[in-house]
Amino acid sequence: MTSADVIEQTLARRGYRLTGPRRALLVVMGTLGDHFAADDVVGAAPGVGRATVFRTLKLLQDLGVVCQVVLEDGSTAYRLAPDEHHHHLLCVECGEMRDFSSDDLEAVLAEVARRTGYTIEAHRFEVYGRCAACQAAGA
Amino acid sequence: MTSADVIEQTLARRGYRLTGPRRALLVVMGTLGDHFAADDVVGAAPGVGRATVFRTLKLLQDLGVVCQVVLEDGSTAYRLAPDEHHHHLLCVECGEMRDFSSDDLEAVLAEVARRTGYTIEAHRFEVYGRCAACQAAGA
DNA sequence: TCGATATCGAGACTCAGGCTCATGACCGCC
DNA sequence: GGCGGTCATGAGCCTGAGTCTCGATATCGA
Ligand SMILES: [Mn+2]
Ligand SMILES: [Mn+2]
Ligand SMILES: [Zn+2]
Ligand SMILES: [Zn+2]
Repeated sequence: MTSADVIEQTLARRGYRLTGPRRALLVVMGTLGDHFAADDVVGAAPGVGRATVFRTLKLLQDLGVVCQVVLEDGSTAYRLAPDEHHHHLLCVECGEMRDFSSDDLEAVLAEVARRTGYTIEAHRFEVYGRCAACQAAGA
Repeated sequence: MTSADVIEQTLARRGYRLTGPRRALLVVMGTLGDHFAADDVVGAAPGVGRATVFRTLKLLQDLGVVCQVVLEDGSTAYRLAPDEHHHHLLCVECGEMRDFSSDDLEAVLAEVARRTGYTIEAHRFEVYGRCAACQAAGA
């Protein structure tokens, strides 16, 4: 059972229909590299309407299949998500994006909650830098 | 010497002119609460052009006077910045925004760098939750 | 197979923000 | 205190991401 099959079962389980456009978009997103803009998907899926691309991206976010990343310049990218909670590390030079997780970060959140009395419901943590390969190339 | 005076000196020192619109916007931003949208500033500064508001917000960001915050829904807010490095904690119910800093968070960044070989140049960390007052009110 | 309804697509629309360029305001210099 | 070279301004136009509308179509349980 492929990853696409799992996703299709998730749709069905939640009462969503398994449509041609949705299948097509899942395939297309697999071909677009480690992250992509909404309009990259539009361009790579001729025959699927723009509105449907945006609707589907939002739906897949809710299902945890896709995640949204704010790039350094403030623009938005999308990315196929791993199952676990994670954050994003991006190379500002070559654009590579990778996921990471950190127990220490979750501890920071707990500490902020303790100090402020807030109940924490969500957070956003993106890290921008230069990957090892780009550092070597630029040296 | 007021905070506005300090800012005006910073402008001068960097070779920027001290213009009427810039003074007016600094005053206006002091009246807008703990964060505001660009168009809140536009609305509160009649006589100052829209383009000038956006230009000035960007300039003040570069000078470290104003910082930009991504809200939970993805929209952008601005806020007068304290001098030190900090992050943002927002109540999703009443909208309160406060700053915090965390040595542990900076340690997380160092650890990510060590693990991945990246040189880290910037990061974005926003925390969304419910403040103590809103929790009490909603209980 | 059939009907209820979820979904689609074309195209208009919104909203933040940037660009252009002619006009006006600063400010260092004399 | 004036001058002039720039820096800054603002009206209006433009862009690009994302949303909305609504008539047409596809999905899927009964
Ligand atoms: Mn992700
Ligand atoms: Mn801030
Ligand atoms: Zn790189
Ligand atoms: Zn609150």
